[in-house]
Amino acid sequence: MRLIRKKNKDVEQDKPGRKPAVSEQELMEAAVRLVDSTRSVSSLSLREIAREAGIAPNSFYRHFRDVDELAVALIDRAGRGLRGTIREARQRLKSDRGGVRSSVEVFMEALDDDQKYLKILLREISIGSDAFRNAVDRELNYFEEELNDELLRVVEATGQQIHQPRVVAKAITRLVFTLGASAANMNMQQRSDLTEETVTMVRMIIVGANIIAKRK
Amino acid sequence: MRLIRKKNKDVEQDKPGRKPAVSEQELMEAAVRLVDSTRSVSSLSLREIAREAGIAPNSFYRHFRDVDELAVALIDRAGRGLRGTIREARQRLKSDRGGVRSSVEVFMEALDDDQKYLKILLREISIGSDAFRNAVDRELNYFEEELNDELLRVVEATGQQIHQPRVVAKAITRLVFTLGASAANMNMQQRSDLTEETVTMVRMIIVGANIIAKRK
DNA sequence: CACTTGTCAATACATATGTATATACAGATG
DNA sequence: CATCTGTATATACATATGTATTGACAAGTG
Repeated sequence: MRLIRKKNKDVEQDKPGRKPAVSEQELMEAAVRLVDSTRSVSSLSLREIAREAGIAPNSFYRHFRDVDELAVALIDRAGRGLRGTIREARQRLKSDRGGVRSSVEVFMEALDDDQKYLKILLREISIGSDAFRNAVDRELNYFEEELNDELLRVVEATGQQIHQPRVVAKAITRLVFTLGASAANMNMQQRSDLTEETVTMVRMIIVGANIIAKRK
Repeated sequence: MRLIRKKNKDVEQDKPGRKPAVSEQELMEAAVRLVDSTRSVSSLSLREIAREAGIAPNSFYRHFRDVDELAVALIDRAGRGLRGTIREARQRLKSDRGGVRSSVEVFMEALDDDQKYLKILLREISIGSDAFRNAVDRELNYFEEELNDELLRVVEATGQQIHQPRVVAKAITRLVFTLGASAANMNMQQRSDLTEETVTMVRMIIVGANIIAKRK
């Protein structure tokens, strides 16, 4: 009857009431397990997820209002993982040699860790509810911001000019994400080829932005 | 009982049997009508589409084996429209001034014609059945091929060098498609800003590929 | 004309889905 | 201890879905 949903932080576990049989985390993992190359998160039914998690259908409501809300939580989770990935990519970008390749590689590798979260994020960019798309957009913009900062830092440090760093950041972000998404279901050889191509693309953009800036 | 599905080409309409109440074309249009920013083609149910088209659920089988097959037909249709768009973009690319901008604009404009077909193609890249994804992939590759040819032609005609034209074509294709997809639900101002950005990106790639080729 | 063939609609069924309702249990609080 | 509260389950219902079966109808063919 009561429709209020509990946001049970693990901190405040000394409240009255029965302990949850599953955590939100476990529900999310159950959903991830059901997602494959054919099925998207938003296509999962509440009952399916509950079944996979081993709880009664109705118990789902104790954790999320509906499947979409779970999906958004998944994206947030993916975003957190992604930020770690970005941080590592930036580290490598700063180190002397092969910065671009190395940071693209970090991204591609991240497709396999993080319990598929990143993979899911990439696959669901274009679909799902509005809430879902917004969540994904937030993460994309975050990536873009970071990259933009990095570019500005390079500009300042090396005196190298870059034409419209914001646009450069956007181009690189979209490219890497798009190609990353298609890499999700590739074998190692294909993926390494794709990584190589991606590196070339990113270099072209950077070099191009550099030249265009100089011409002005 | 008989499960054979008729591929009724409009040519051979002098066969026995009752005339179809709806054509495959009309079924596809019904499906398109049901697709909006939230719902993907693959999420439509057979009954929904039949309802929208005004036929009995079972009559659907006279035209397509299942919804996926309809979806693939949609993509093929979108591909045909896209090829026209590409042709026009190439025309403009060849003309002297503002070739890049003009051809990006063609693409963006195409989002509104074609009865949403292109929009749908863009949105469903990452989801749907394997057959569906393959159909989309075919169209992407086609675009890439065309662009590659065009680049090679430019190389030959102007003596301008281009580093790895194949990769350049891929980068541009993916970028334009990705950004085009996000443009689908934008207002005019946003879209024109995005067009501008896309043009800049494409130029950066071309300039970059040019410079890199010269360096070697 | 009778006959064949492709298409349609109507009915029906097994299954799935989201969720309302009611009830049972566990643990903290008084 | 009794009470309260958050959580979980079971049952149930209205609705939706894919499709099997059946029979009607239309348009050609002999």
